[in-house]
Amino acid sequence: MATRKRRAERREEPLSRERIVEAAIELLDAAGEGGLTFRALAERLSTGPGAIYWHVSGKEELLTAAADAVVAAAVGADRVSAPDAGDGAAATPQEAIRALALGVFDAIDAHPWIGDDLARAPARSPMLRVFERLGRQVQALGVPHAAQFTAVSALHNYILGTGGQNAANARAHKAIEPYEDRTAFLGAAADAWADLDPDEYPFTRGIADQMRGHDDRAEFLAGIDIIVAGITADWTRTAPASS
Amino acid sequence: MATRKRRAERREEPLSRERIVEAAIELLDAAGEGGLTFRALAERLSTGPGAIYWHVSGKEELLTAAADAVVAAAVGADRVSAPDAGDGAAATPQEAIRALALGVFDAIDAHPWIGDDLARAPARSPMLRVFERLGRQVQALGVPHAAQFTAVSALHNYILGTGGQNAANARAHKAIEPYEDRTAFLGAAADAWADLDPDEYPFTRGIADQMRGHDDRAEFLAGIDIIVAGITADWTRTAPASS
DNA sequence: ACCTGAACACCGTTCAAGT
DNA sequence: ACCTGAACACCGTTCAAGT
Repeated sequence: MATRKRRAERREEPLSRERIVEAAIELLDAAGEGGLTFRALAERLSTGPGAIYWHVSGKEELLTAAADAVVAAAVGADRVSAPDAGDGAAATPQEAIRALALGVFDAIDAHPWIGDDLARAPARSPMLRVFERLGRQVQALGVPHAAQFTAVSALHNYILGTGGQNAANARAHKAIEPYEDRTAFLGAAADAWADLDPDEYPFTRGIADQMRGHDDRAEFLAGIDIIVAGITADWTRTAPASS
Repeated sequence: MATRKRRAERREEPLSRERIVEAAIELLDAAGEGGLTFRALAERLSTGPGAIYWHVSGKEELLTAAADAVVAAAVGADRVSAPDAGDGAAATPQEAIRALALGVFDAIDAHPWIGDDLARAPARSPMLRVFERLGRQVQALGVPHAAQFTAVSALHNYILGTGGQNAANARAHKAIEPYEDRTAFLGAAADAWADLDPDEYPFTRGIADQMRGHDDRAEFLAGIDIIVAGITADWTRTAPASS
């Protein structure tokens, strides 16, 4: 009874993988990548660091599980029976691809720490569900089977690359000035570009002003549109030369 | 004299930022990201860990400098006076873009640890030189000024995303079986995909066999071609909606 | 079966002290 | 000006011991 009571004072539910991942996400959101510590996690769960290892193999698995949970929530269930994401049926594959890409973009915006984590081995990555859903839409686009892998990979890698870049921006943003807003940050980056050596960076200097006012969400979508246009432009060319 | 001699026995040249970065690259190449340690670096340079801080502000700067050196060597000088990379003048902007992208791809292949590092703040990233050179070729392609930033960003982010993915693959590859070759690794990944739940991952399962035999270099280039095709397909659409 | 928390083997970084 | 290396404040992970 005494032990039961002491335990009840310290934590209502028993430890579980789910509760650990949930707490990890909270820590990550609050303090960034450096904030996830087995000691901090143990304290938040009112236990010792060793207890966590009973439910999770180590830090890497924990990070993957956390990223997976966030991506799954952002992108929706993977069941074939629900072909489109929850928010309104997308009329065309193009629109579905845009909605999907935007889901990942916004998830990274809300949880910048996923950005770096997403670049993991694709075979068991949290991004596998995104890959799958992109694939279905590329199929719906009418891309022949032989060109599907290339097409989906192009979209997938572009989304991953932009995500990593945005995560890096968010990190730099917070490090420099926490209360600055996004456009101000982009303005500062544009200033840095405008100051580059004209001999070495003429192009980058020249488009510095163009970056200044841009909405990076719209920019990201424009990139998606470019790739979709490239995919639909010519089926035969999209197959790699080796086949 | 005695101290001079002792020093000469231990190290020929004095410490310098250059020598430190060089040693860091060796460490990174030999043992991966975990291999770069201030203690290991100090031992290799026959000094104490504190000495390194006189030339370099910390680990992050060291990693960026190392990545920058490798990318610079892979992509060549940035001078406008040498518009194309060293290896034979590229006839068309398309070919120049392919050569540039392949340079980054091969650099990551040779030094997988750059892959993760490349996803840093773009403003002072090692990838800025790649961005610049892509920009010049996009200009040469005849893309109107308003659409250039979007076009270059699409290429840049795709290259970054694929690079991160390849770095993750290389890491997993080495972790599982060091002497396996690349196609065998892809085969194992394909097997894993083929075993996925058909209800949740019908598309990914279906193209598992297609991934099996593919050359990832050719696949990467095919993705570049898709994006270039999308860029040249229609100038007006590639500008983001906000402008 | 599950939890505890001290202990181990590391890290990056700092800093008084040397030359 | 530049180097040294002990010391500080952490890490992730393990493991005997508890319940």
